[in-house]
Amino acid sequence: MVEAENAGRNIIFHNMSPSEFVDVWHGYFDLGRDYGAVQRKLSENDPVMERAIAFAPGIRVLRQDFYETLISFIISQNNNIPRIKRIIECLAENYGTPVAYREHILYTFPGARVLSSQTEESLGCIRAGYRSKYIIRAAQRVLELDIDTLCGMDSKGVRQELLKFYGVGEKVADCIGLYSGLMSDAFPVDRWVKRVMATLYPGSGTSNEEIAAFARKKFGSLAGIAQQYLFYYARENRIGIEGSDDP
DNA sequence: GGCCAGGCCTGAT
DNA sequence: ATCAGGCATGGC
Repeated sequence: MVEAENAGRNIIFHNMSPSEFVDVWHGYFDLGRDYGAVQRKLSENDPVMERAIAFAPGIRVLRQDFYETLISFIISQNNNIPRIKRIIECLAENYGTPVAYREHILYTFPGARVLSSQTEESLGCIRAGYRSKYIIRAAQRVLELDIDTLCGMDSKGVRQELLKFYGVGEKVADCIGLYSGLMSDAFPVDRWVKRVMATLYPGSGTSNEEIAAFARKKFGSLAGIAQQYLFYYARENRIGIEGSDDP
């Protein structure tokens, strides 16, 4: 159990051994990447990106656990963020392992084994609706799948593999691949990204696939990070919504 | 109370 | 290949 403290321009990690920092959290927080260089590259001849980056320059793309990301983004589909959080918390409280930390009891993300043996009825308590069947089947497939084979694939191969999961489509596949650190050039297109692209990059296309292709061509292997800046910028400023404007 | 949410599956063209 | 319609649940 570790703790991260926001200390102005620094983050202080508590309760973390040097070896754990190197082995786990350095990768998780993507600390090996020069985000200054990334931002300069993305801003080159692009006032839109320049503005989006200036709005939230501290954004990073984490490299999270594949399986946890898989389940979490299955839950995210056609859902709102507060409820997504609640469902994941509920999942952990019901099927995870309790861990005492200071005066609190926290719960780990439940393993694939316990989720794979649930039924739609038994998972009813988490109120995930029709996504429950996707969760169960995804957990079952994870047990059979050798995740290491994904690491050796290019992003096109990873995407193809992710799309085989029942309940995982283009958008969720891109999110899983991007946030688990397997597909840095993924550009997940959701409602917000679609709106911000239509508004600020007219000509990027109409279908989600066109927009993603436009972004991969424009941003290359930095497309995933670009998407994060754009997504956050769009959502916080309601870009593309009636009655809102580019700040 | 109705519209919408970090979409996907199915069945029909 | 593309497209409508349905889908569980609850935020606002």
